[in-house]
Amino acid sequence: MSAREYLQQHKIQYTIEREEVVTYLMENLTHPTADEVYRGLKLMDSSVSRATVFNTLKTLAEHHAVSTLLIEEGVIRYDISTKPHAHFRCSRCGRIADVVVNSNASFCLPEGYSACNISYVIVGRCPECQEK
Amino acid sequence: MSAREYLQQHKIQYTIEREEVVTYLMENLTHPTADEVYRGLKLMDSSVSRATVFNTLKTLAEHHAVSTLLIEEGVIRYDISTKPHAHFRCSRCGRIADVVVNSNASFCLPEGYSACNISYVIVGRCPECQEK
DNA sequence: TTCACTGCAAATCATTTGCAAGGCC
DNA sequence: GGCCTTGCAAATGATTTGCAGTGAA
Repeated sequence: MSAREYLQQHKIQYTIEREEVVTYLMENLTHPTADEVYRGLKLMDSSVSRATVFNTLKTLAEHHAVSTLLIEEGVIRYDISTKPHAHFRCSRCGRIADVVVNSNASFCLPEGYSACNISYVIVGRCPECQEK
Repeated sequence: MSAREYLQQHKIQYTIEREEVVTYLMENLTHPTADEVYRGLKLMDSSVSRATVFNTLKTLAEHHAVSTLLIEEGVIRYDISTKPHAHFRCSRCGRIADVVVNSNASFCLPEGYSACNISYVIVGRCPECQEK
């Protein structure tokens, strides 16, 4: 699906900047921060401003067109992947990887609560950072 | 266990300020932010400074005496509870509740990865915020 | 044309840090 | 006494916002 169609599908008004941001996310499934998206676009000769990237990502998140990952202190990472999956963060190098969830854990939600989203964050060591 | 013993057990040097912070966390299992801890202590006539509360919580986390919850954008919440449990956040009022995990989900960790911590965050609606 | 969106710079907010003074071992 | 911790205030870094100009419908 094109970025343009993606915006349409999520009922978000089209602008060149939004298309650029969505395209970047689609081509870089690396859970980037807003600043990483900004710097990535700059390298590709985009003229978007940093504020617009931040605002655009916030808009996309509000429309559930991207999900926000709270996986690292101090920054918000964004993910345009639609399939539910868990995230792995290496405690040494900070690398973030996708992880397939085999089965859902069952939770004892107290009476009256309802869930709409469950996220899993696994912290550990990636292959390069294993203790010898 | 007293706050003093708790510090000792985690090999953290004792100071009055650290004792106050730990005591606060033990008596307020509400996943407070650093600022909430600071304001709570102020109400109890403590003389700790804001920076010390931030630094103390960071120290406690580094010694694994408290866990940091990345459950809300922009702030770090702290939890002194030792039992593994999931966290629920109401998407409307922001309330955070503990949730019992019945069974662990199984994950397909790619070859070579190792996990040391898994956290679950459930976002949804609490009883007071259910749609009618 | 109209109204939402962008760009810039300034503002904000949580958190961290430098440094001098104080307290624990 | 030596060293670690505190307190204050200033610094930092991510994110947001005000406002005027621009572009999409």
